[in-house]
Amino acid sequence: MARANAGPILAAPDVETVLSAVRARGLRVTTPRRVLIETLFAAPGPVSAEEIASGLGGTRADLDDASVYGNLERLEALGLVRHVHLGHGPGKWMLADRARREYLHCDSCGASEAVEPSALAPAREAIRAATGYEARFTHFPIVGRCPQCVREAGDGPG
Amino acid sequence: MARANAGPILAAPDVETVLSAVRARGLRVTTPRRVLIETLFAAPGPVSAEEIASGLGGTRADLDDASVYGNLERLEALGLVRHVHLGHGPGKWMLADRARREYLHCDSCGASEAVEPSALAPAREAIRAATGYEARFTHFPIVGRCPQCVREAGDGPG
DNA sequence: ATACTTGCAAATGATTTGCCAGTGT
DNA sequence: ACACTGGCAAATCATTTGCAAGTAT
Repeated sequence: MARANAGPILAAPDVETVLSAVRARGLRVTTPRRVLIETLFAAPGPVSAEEIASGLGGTRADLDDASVYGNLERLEALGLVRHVHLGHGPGKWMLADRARREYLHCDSCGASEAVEPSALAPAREAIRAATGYEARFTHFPIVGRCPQCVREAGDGPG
Repeated sequence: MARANAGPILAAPDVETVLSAVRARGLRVTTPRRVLIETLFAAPGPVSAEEIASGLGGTRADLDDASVYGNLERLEALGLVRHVHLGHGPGKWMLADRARREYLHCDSCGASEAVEPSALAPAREAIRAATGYEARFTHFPIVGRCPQCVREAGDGPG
């Protein structure tokens, strides 16, 4: 659970900044590491390790699966990347965001979206009042039906 | 009970009632099926398919893994059992409950608990107001820190 | 009798581990 | 140089699929 030796989560403006942080925190700057980070910058949203390893569908350099998993884990330990579990299926990775946005996932159409933590403050408070739990939707999202599916399905089966 | 020939979710008072529903819905009553249901009644809470197949740690008859998975799936389709994904790790199965209780999971100590849906109505409403999502915590729980871990950890890193 | 089921083996998808040659610092 | 890394193979975990033999109805 412990975060690494350096500062908290870093907002990453560009690839070189992230690589500086990598070096500053004692990891080496290698080609696969650089490619991985470039791929995350190029990704349209959270992507699976497999998608990263296969270069986002061939548009960028391939990497070894095991190396990708290992690097994602190490970079996550340093607070440079993070991942979220959107419903079933593999974890989705992204560069760490300063605000650690929270996720919602529609189990009807599969869509997901991110919101600023402040938007869910009232919900978190309601959960705390009802159960004492301090909810966090950064790693495991709120799952349910998105507005569009609610509209389309009306009152479908629970 | 009052003729459960096809209604939606059935609250299961005992093994024989569930087996009657199994037969009423066109499935055969076989020994493995009976054992599976007895095991779910004997379980202390939601249990994994693997735990069911190995007889809750050897205290009851073993079953084949693949048969357990297949039967859980079929029984779930009939509304007789259901499962929840508590954090990482395998899905946890249980007999269907009339109220379809919702789950909370502590990613700090691993504990989980179930609450009546009504308890989370205000939270669901806050989520709807903020995002338009219709949240449901029956299949994917609210994840965060339980009251005890909040108390012990104070205000640790998010 | 016949369709539904079981049990065993093998396949899958996601992720981890072991190991040795390669390389950043 | 030397420890940190990458890549490849093999292992693991959770779950699914294929199929021949067994059984509920």
